[in-house]
Amino acid sequence: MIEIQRLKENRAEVLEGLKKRGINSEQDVDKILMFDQQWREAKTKLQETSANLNTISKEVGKLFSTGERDKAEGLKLQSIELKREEAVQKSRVEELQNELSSAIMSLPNIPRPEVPSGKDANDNELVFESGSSPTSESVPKAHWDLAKEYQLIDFELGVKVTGAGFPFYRGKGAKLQRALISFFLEEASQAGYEEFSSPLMVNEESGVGTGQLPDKEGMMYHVGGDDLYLIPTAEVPLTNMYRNTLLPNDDFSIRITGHTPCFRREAGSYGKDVRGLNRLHQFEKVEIVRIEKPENVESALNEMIDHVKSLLEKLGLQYRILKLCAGDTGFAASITYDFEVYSAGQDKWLEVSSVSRFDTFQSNRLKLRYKDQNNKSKLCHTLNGSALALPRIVAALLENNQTPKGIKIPEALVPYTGFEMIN
RNA sequence: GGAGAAUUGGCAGAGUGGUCGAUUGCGGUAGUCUUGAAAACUAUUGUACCGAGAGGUACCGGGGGUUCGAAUCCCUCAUUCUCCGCCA
Repeated sequence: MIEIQRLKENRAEVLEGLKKRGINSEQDVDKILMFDQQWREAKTKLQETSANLNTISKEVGKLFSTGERDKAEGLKLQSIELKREEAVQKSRVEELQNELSSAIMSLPNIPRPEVPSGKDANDNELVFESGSSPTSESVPKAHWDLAKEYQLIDFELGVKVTGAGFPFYRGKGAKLQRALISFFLEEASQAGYEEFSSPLMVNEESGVGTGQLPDKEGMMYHVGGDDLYLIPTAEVPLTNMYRNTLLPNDDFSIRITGHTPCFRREAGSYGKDVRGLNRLHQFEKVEIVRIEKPENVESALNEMIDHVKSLLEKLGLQYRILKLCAGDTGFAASITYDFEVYSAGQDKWLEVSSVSRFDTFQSNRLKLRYKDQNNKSKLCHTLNGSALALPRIVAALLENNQTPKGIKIPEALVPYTGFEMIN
């Protein structure tokens, strides 16, 4: 949620920023400013009425205790009238408040100045590339064929038991999953992130806090009977631990990590994008989250990017980093870097991580603040990134490391798998 | 799942219809004393919002209600504890 103060003071800059996303919000912004103005006026008026009412009520109490019943009864009538007035004003204030907050909630975050403008994935900017594609005499196979050949993943079984996008991993496939999770968590711990194991369902407030709700495109699974949501990413529980929190000083740098399954409805996906492991309804991911004061955000973001880089390098994967253009940047983010690995069997780049900063967009919704040097409360900044999401890493490992003798496990992973080859 | 009890400021814990945003203790902060520290003493110490300011409004687990007036009465939901039942 954009800070209202920012809208008021820098209307032009905000509009300019949102324009980069390809949306013209002039009318929305002006509506918000108008609602805000009206809300303030209504609120001030209401408070005056309440103050009057409080004064009279106290007076009535005093009169009763001194036995002046007649006077008290008179005042009582007066206050009944005022109370009616107060009720009207109160509902007006609430109405305006709702209008205001739903209008402001519907605005996405403002892209940072360094974010390129553009509409979709075609306008993303390549900022880094590393490694080279594996050379092989034969045509590399796609991971869904390899998974079948080595009995690592059973997609049909998943369809039978649950539905498309819910595969079973078996044997060395399952062990590889477990190894990757341990490897990623261990690396995150080494980098100073505290490990958490979190709930996999969250309540509505948490969904709103990190920006998944009000629901955009049916991203989350909703458990109707208990009104809970299955998490689409560990970002939601990990960040919401700090909802409604006031950190006592400005001496903090909060780093947390956690592994969770992630559940995504992925409504509207189709075709070759969803083949094999490319897009699943349930997948495993290790997430890193940081909560920082504004001065430290820049360096925190760089550290996170370096962390993800090091993971990919240790796994020996060819990868590239894209700075997303404004139009392709998520609703809540102010800048996002996507990491993609090259997958030889499909001759395709697969997104395996997104590292984003949110500035105060999430913390404003979360009411996550800290006390600065002058003892003033200020909004924290939040960041998060995948480190990493498993399925496409598995896809790339299978496709890139295939040999006539089997699939070679990267050296860094062997201590976690306990085997060097899948064959 | 059933029965009972509870939920008050950073913590402990008073307060059962009016002057209570809330007694008190601990803790925190500042000061006095001290070479310094401790102790003692004194003062101060919640959050958010509206207002140019003076000041005001809201908040005693959440929501709703009764009343001129609610921490206090009623309804409802949540959570915690105790007992019973069931169970990985």
